[in-house]
Amino acid sequence: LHTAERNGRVIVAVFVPNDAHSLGIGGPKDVFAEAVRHSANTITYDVRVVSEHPGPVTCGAGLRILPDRTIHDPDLPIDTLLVAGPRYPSEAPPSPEVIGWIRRQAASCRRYGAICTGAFVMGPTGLLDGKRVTTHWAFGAELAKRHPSAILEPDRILVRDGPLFTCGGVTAGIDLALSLVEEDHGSELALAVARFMVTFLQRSGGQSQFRTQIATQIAARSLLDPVLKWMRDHPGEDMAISLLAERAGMSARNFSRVFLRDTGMTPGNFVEAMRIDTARRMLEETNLPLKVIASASGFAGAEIMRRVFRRRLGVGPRNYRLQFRTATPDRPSYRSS
DNA sequence: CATACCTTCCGCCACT
DNA sequence: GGAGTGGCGGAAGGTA
Repeated sequence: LHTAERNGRVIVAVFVPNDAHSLGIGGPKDVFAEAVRHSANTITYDVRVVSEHPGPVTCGAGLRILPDRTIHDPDLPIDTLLVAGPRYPSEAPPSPEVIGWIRRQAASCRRYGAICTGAFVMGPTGLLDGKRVTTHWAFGAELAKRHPSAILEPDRILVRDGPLFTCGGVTAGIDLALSLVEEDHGSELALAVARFMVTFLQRSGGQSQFRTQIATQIAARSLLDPVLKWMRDHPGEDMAISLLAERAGMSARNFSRVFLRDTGMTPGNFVEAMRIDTARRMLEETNLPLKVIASASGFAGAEIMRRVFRRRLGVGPRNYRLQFRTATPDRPSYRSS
């Protein structure tokens, strides 16, 4: 019976905690719906929204959602389980019923994932232990503290480890859903959906872009302000700690310490994030060759840039450009595979 | 691909 | 004694 049902449709269950980010629910649901539409209904995704208690769930921003079912209804043959994120990770763990339900579904479904702060709902189930994970940048430290055995990869937009998906940022739920579509039906369909969603949502980039901006604002009244300004204006320059420290009139040791205190990021981390932001913008907005972009962004070469991109964003510069470019390509057609 | 650097991060301690 | 600063060295991770 279950296999028949499984063959007929692919069931995606989205668990919604209280105070959820509505975009973390609506985003993925839209992606699956668009995927079905773009395939001219040759594929199926049956998305069910599941909550703990019957009745509407009020999201963090006040939007109310009426779930399709609760965890107390008879189990469905779930193919993919997603756990949406609360606006802020709550102090209290989810109820034993929720933990048990997630564990049971994860044991029998093909793959499962947490959207953004959904990692905090999934954490107490033990499903993150020993796995590579990511979450919203502001809560990475908290997640690491609560679940020390999970291997946190901050700054990544999307991390997959076996059947487990996690992502950082609320809109990253869209990236997560796109990657699931890609896995099931290929990159062509996923790209078609992405292009449609991107233009519609005006989405741009991932986490680190916001991190350097926020870090810079936090540090606005710091001794470092002139140095940060100089760094912003000279992305291609050498930014060794010794040179930056000299520019700030401090010793290297003290510079590193003050930098971490005032921006919340280590100098190396900040420089790398800033270089990625610079390169990313150029990839989106220009058709310059990768070598030129790497040099203008401060990378030692195109190969170094590629490695950093893969490590921090999970995708190389070339593919990043294909997916997010806003500039018109030089040639009217390029290889689509 | 393995090896020998080099840089960064950070705890520790001394100095003002 | 507390706060800020600077030097040292080891561990980790990246580069040539």
